[in-house]
Amino acid sequence: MARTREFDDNAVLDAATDRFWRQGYAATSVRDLGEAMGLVPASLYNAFGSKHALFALCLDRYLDRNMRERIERLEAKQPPRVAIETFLNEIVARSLADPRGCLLVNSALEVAPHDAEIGAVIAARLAELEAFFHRCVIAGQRDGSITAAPSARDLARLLLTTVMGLRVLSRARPEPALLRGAARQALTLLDPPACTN
Amino acid sequence: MARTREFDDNAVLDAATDRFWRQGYAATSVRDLGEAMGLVPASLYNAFGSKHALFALCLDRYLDRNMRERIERLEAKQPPRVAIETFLNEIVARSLADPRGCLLVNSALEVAPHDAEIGAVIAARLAELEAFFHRCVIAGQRDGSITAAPSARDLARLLLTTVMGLRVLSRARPEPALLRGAARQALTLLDPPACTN
DNA sequence: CTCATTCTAGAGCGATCGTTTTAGAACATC
DNA sequence: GATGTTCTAAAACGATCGCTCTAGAATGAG
Repeated sequence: MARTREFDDNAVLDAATDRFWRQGYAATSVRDLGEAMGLVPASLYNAFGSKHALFALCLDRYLDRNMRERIERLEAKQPPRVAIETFLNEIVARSLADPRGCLLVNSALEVAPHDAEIGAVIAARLAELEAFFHRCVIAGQRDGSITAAPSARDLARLLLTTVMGLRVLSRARPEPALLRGAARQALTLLDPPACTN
Repeated sequence: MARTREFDDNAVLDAATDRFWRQGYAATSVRDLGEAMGLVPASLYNAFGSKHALFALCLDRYLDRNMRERIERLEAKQPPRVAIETFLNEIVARSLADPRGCLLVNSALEVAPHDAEIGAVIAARLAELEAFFHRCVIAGQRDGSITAAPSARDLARLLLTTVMGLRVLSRARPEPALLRGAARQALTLLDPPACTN
């Protein structure tokens, strides 16, 4: 019926995501995106509608491939306490290795407060992450690997907070001792009480 | 020797800080700043040199009047454990009441990664906050109000991380139960062990 | 092949960016 | 009160912003 598209959607969306990730939403221009994607602005608009729509698409793809993938992988194959430990350790390792930080956290501060649509997506994904921690804590309390004393809800809330905090700290102070120390201390929260006195 | 300035430095810097705080560095234009400050762009440049220099000035002022003031006030008049509790509770209350969030955290993600000069300022201030927590933990361990079991360094690192995390979460999910729950759980970290079994 | 449709390329839209220039008003010094 | 410096006001600098338009090339359906 017409001419076929010359580019691969997956490849160009990866390129666009990298730009938003690296530079933020506002600081990434359409020409910048087009150059990285190998597209002229007109093709970009023809294919994705607007800069805003393209960003929403990139953010969704990013979250599916990073956060959601990690949750499903860990929850399927690890006991609950280990799943939490591995999650935090992976966040620390990622934060130290990748100077772009986390697109979700970056966007929570830059975009969410001024964009209700993106803000709702981000809030929902953060709630998903909190729910993952909550399920792990409940299961860990049941199998005895996690202390039963504190509220599972609050424990999950603090774990979520810790992940956010690690992501922020790593942008200004990407120091292994700092991030690893904080994560280590967060994990001791989970320890069942051992009567030492 | 010459004509005297018509505006009050404190007032215009307050206005500029509010704009940067509310909208971020990149999203705040010089015309925007000038309008808020009651200055024409030429006066702004004459007085402060550049948008970047103005931002650096605003950030410094902000940190002195918020973070540093809070640390000094709490450390002078509160026992160490109470100082930490009050600090976290004030952060939660502020986060819930002020939709602008924290200029330090906002800038740590938006500006620090792409601006070595501002990045160094932010890293130094975060280290100051960590040091405050560390001093409180040491003193609290000495007076018995804080558990002696974990490393004081790691405890301080996690408290710093928690503050950062609360500030991020509040921008996308300004829910009292979420922030208060996370802060409450962070504070239980400090409890000396009570043998319950 | 013809034709309608959708693609790409690149110039160009008005608006706004950070910054500077130009012109003139206000003040401290001599 | 003249002088010289520093202020304010407003226009304007080139560059870039998100986005669209105009051409023309490429394709599938009939």
